[in-house]
Order: sequence, then structure tokens, then C-alpha cells
Amino acid sequence: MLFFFSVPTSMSQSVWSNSKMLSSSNICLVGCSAEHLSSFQPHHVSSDVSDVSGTLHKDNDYMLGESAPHSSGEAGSTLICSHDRELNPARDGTTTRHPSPALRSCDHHDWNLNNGHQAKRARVENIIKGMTSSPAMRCTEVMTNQYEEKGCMQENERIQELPLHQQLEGQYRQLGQLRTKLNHVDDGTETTYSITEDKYLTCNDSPDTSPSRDRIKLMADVLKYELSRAVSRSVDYIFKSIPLLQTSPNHDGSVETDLSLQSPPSLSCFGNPEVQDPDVQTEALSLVMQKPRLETPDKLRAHPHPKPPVPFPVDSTLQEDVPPEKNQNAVRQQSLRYQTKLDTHWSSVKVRSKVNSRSVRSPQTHTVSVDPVLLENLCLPRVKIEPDSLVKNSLYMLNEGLTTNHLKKAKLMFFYTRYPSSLVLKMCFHDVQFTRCITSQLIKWFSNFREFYYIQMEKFARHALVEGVADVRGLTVGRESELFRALNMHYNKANDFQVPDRFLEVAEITLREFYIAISLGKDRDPSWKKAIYKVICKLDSDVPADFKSHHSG
DNA sequence: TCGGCCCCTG
DNA sequence: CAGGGGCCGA
Repeated sequence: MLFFFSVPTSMSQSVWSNSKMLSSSNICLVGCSAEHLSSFQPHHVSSDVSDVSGTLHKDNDYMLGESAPHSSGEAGSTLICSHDRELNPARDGTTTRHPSPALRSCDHHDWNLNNGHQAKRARVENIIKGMTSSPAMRCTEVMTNQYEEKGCMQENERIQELPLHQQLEGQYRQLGQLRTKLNHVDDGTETTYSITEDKYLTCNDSPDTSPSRDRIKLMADVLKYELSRAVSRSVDYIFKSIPLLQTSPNHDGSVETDLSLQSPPSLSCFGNPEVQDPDVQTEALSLVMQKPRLETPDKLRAHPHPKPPVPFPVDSTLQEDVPPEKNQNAVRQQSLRYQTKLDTHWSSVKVRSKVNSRSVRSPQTHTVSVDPVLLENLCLPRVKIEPDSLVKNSLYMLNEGLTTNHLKKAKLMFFYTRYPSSLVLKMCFHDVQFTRCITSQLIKWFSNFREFYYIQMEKFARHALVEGVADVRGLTVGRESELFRALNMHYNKANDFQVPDRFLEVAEITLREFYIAISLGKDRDPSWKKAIYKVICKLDSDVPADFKSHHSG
């Protein structure tokens, strides 16, 4: 049963600060179907549905009674607000990003640096700039770097003299070559680069069309790939160049290195707080950073890169002239070096607050002082390296961060659970190494999902009131309703997932809760939504076993 | 103090 | 979607 209690406004104003006052008016919607709410008519009720005692616990006990199958109720569903187009602001995803003027500025690199050290610095600066500039800029720079590495300078210069759209065309032609090269490199391996996915391979290269969304996607994917590689090289560079850069003998004959204090200007963002706010930089890095990507022996053989353009010191044991067996050992050894260094830092990392995120000089000798906050923000999972499995599946090992597939999966999970417990998250995302960073990101995702969900609910509820919907029974959520379409577009954009009926019921309940609350004028209370959250959090369903199986997507 | 959540902002 | 601030309960 659903009970309504009359609660003075003055009480509802303070319910969250004095939660015990309303403990007797606890309204439990567990097992409450939409029909219970359907009898509600705002003009008949002078009550308050606030139950705000306690917090929105995500304990599993709110699942009780929720796993029973529910009738769809679809037959009776009516189309609510379907005539209202302005409720749904354009979110069709067709927005085309206009080519940034930055696309033209490919020529700011000074690739004529006649000295290897300067070239390295220039390269690092370009990468850092690429991390902080616009996506289009980054993409162009990455592409530029790629082709300059391949001796395509002349082609780029020719392109830059063309009108903008022709520049893009030209770059896409080059992109096609890059794509071919990447496909060749990735032959026979299952990688995370969406560039190798079929749908991107179908990208046509018709020269007379403006840049299509597929092409932008393709560019973005190349960007991701290249950024990932570049950052990987950066980490490698840091680790490998520290002794070269900063080794200074101590009085006792030991060697002390400190990147944070003496890093070269081009690497200042990794440790020099005076040049760039470390938080800003780590923020940017956290968006693009993946685990240092180790190239497999196959890749190394298939990609005999010319040495000069490689800006970062390459482990000599990984050069292409090394026999494959040795390369495997080299990969293993390099991975172990990463692991050792990362573990060294992780074990000594004490999470510090933002205001204390400056690099600190390690008091120990024989250690390297890399800002632990940087490492923390890099979302570098602790790598458990199994030597035997390393060579077999190094790519899997390197792909422990959250991917777009994980995001898609999380969105689909939202159809079942709006407030997943960390246990559920761990069960459903068991293919990722759970660090605090990963956990926080997943929680944040669901927080964002809820935010969108409740915003839609409030919007449609308010519109129903404006439209003069007098009876809450007139508020239903069917698969054809605008509200469901908006939600489905957000969480199931590809529309390739059968949304459970239960979600429609929960959505309907939520919509009615908002409608009731607004009609009662409860939205004058700044915390009026919390009562609704309290109700909705009890309506989570169990996530199907499929989500807990071994494939993430 | 910490984690979780909401809210706001970009 | 991510970052950050504020709030609250454990």
C-alpha cells in the first residue's frame, strides 16, 4: 500500500537536516506497481510523499521483491507529450564539427632541427601541445607527425596550400594509407583500435564530398591511437631518460635522479609546477592515457620504423634487427621494468590533496621521483604480469582501462540498475583492474546517467503539468513515448538492445513522482528531489547474468 | 577522514 | 562525460 501523510511545509523544509522527524512517514515503494501510483490525483491529495529519513543506501536489500517479472503494461501505454517537439532539443548527433582553423596550422613545427636532442624536444612539445589543443588540432598534428615520420613532408605541404576542405580530403587520402598500414600491422591480432573495425573501413574516399561523420570518427580514432602511442613513448622516455638527464653522483657515490626538479623544459609539465599547472596536465593526460603500450614482436617486425624520426629513445633490445625470440624476452623485460617502476611509485604513493599535488623530491637515493599524483591520474592500473601469458596476450594486459565498450555496457546496465553497488560493478566489469580511479570513474558514469534520467523526468513532468494533464494516470511511459525515446537515445543509441519492460515501469513511476511533487509545489524545497531519489533507488532490478559473463561488450 | 552522492560547470 | 565543490553518513 502507498500511504500519504500530511506533513507541514515547515517540516518538509527541514527533513534532510532532521531526518528522524519523518521516520514514521516512511513510504516504501518496494513492490509497488505503477497501478498504486496511478490512483493518485493531485487535486485529491493534500499530503506529502517525503520519506527522507536516512540516506540513499545502495544496499542490496532494496532489491527485495523487485526481481519478479512484471507485466509490460505496454498495451495500455499512451503517447505522452508526443506532440511536443521542443521538449527534445536537437540531440540527433548530426552536428558536424566544422574544421578548425587550427587544421591549417600544420606548419608550425620546426622539423629542420639539425640536432637530435632538439628534435626530441620538439617532438615532446608537439605531443604536449597536442594534448592541450583542440581535437582537430591534435588530430592534424598527430597525422602530420605520422607522415613526417614517413617522409611525407612534401605531401603535407602541398595539402596545406589547398583550400580547407581539400586539405581534409588530402589528409584523408593519407589517412587511408595510414589505415592500410595499421591494418597490416594489426593483421591477425585483435586490438582495441576501432580503426580496424569494418565500419570504418567502409569509409569512402570520394574526393567530392565534405568530411563526413565517419571520417571525423576515423580521424578521432587515429588520434586516439596515436595519442596512446605517443604517451606510451613519453612514459618510456621518462623512465629511460631519467638516468641520462638527471643522474648526479652523490657524495657517497650513490646516484640520485630527480626528474621533477631538473626535467628539461619540454617535459616540464610532468614535473615542473612553475611552467604548467600539474593538475591541468594530469587532467589532460587522464583523458588520453592508457597503459604504456608495448609493441608485440609481430608488430615490431611488421613495422620496421626508420630510426631517425623516432623521437624517444627506443630500447635497443626492441629494435627490429633483434631476433623474435630475443624480442619476446625484451618485451617481457621491458614490461617488468615498467612494473617495477610503477610498483615502486605505487607502493610509496600516498594520495595527496589537490593543493598538495606538487612534485616532491624523494628523500631516498636510488629512487626516481616522478610525481605520484601524475601516476595516479594516469589511471595506470597495477599490472600483474604473468611472464607466461605476457607474450601470449600482451594486448589484453595493456587494455585494462575503461573503454567505450565499457561505457556502452554501463549504459545498458542502467536500464536495470540506477544505483549499482560496487559489488555489482565489479561483477559486471571484471575484465578491468579495479583501482580507485576505475571505480570512481564507473561511479561517476552512473551518477551522470542518473542526472540525465532525472532531468528528463522533471522536464516531461513539468511539461505534462503545463499541458494540463490533471490525472497522474494519464502519465504513462510506453516504448513510443517521447520520454522513452529520449532515454533510449541516450543509453541505447544504437537501439540494438531490448530495453526491459521493468525500466519502462520505473520510468513511469519516476515521472509520476516528479509530477506529483511538482504539482504539490514541493519543488520550492531545494532538496525536493531527494525524496524521489529515495523512492527510485529502491526500484533497481538485478542485472542479468549476461552482463556478468566474460565478454565486456 | 573517507567514500558516495548531488549539483554545477565546461 | 569529467572535474570539482559541498554535503552527509559511516
